[in-house]
Amino acid sequence: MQDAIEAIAEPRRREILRLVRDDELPAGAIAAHFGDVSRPAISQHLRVLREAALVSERRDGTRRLYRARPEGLGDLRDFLEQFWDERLEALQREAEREERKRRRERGRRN
Amino acid sequence: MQDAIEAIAEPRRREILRLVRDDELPAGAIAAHFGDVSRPAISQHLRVLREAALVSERRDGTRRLYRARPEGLGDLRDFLEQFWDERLEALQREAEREERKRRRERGRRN
DNA sequence: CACTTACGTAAGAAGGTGCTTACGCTTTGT
DNA sequence: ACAAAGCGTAAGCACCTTCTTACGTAAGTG
Repeated sequence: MQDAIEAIAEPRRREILRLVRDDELPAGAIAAHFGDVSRPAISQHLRVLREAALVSERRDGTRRLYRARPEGLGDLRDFLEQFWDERLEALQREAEREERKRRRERGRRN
Repeated sequence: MQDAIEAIAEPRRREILRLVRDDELPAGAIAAHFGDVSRPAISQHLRVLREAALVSERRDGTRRLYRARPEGLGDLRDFLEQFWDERLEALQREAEREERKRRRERGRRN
């Protein structure tokens, strides 16, 4: 999971993921979408994404076709889901504790 | 969202988030959980988490109490959710295209 | 008012990241 | 066989992170 998080922490890599989410694209086409950065730079980003298992690579002649592999984000997604849910449950338990406390105090007054 | 991703990209900060997910803890208690790192280092991590709105800070005398704020992860969670879902839909559309293609070819043979 | 507690902040060192330019490799046309 | 297309890789540079040590600060304590 560490690799996946570090991979998507970089904005350009998230943008690449969006590009190859619905379409399989060759490295050159991906690089062409970034006007402010060189092709080798994109090549390096693609390597990071590939090593994090966030994209698949397929060779077709001299070209290399990339495509998003969302399963690679599964662990991170689960981590967030769990964190989110369990924290809300904790808030819920707290609210109930508070509620009982209020009831007790009211009872003492009566 | 960028701040949130960068914040949780660091393993120690994810660990801190787990520590203060269910309990409100003072900075010192958090630092004490990390035997291999100094207290100021944890203080710096707490600042990153606070600026990313992933923890809340409350002062109590000389102490500062921290607690996870899961709402700060909402955008990232949504991003992953959307990415995941739309990619699966794309796979679904592709499978259907393939299915129609197979049907056409079978029809031509008959 | 000193002293202690519980912190944050500053400065600097060490290592990592992302970029560019230059080069190498593999496949495909001629 | 030779050239071109389409990439990845290497080296070096600028910048950013994370850590440590040293110091500063606000709130309780005698």
